[in-house]
Amino acid sequence: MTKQTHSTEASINVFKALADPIRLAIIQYLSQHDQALSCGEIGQAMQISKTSGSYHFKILQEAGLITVRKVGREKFVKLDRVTFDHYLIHFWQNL
Amino acid sequence: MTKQTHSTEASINVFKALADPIRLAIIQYLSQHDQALSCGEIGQAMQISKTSGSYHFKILQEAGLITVRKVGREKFVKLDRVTFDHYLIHFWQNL
DNA sequence: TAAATAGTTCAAAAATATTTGAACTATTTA
DNA sequence: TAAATAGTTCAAATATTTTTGAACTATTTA
Repeated sequence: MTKQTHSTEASINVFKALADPIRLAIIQYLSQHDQALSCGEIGQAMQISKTSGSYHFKILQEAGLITVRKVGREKFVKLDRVTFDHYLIHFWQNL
Repeated sequence: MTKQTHSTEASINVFKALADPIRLAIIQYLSQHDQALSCGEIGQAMQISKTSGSYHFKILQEAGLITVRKVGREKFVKLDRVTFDHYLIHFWQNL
């Protein structure tokens, strides 16, 4: 396409991250539990393989929708509602 | 994935529709002009083929992001901000 | 009625995204 | 130290999305 502003590109990453049933279910799960959960626990709840989980968490993180903290050998992820709000609630202002 | 509610499925269609640079540019263009514009005019502005335009307008329409009115041989499209707001601004409430 | 215009449909090609399994790193536990 | 656990990486396979061009429908204009 024609050239995009930085924020348009970032918006697309956010929308792409949200445009998948597994990732939306992960977000839903995180929203309902409202605390940092391990990738393993979430992956089990979603019934996906570790590899697939790793792939999806990376996309969510790169979009800025989750934050990640490593504790020992586990990775805990948490919803980043600030990014969510910035790109979704105030989307019109970026147009 | 596990089963999705109706509204989750609709959300995914909205996010998928937004997860593409051409469609985001169309939305941007419509937002800036704030009136119904013909598919042809928009397609020219985006520098895409008629076929590609037809494909993208269909996805936007099926997601409910635009409304379409046929006048003679032309199709005029307009942003549907109600859908947009419903799925994006109130997204959290559907989680 | 013939030609032009706006848009659609179809199937094939190309591009992207997702899944899979095996091998890997890092950390913890026995 | 060995075994187990949590997660990553890679390349190949699969699935999905997007583009392309040709043929099509519907409508308008000459």
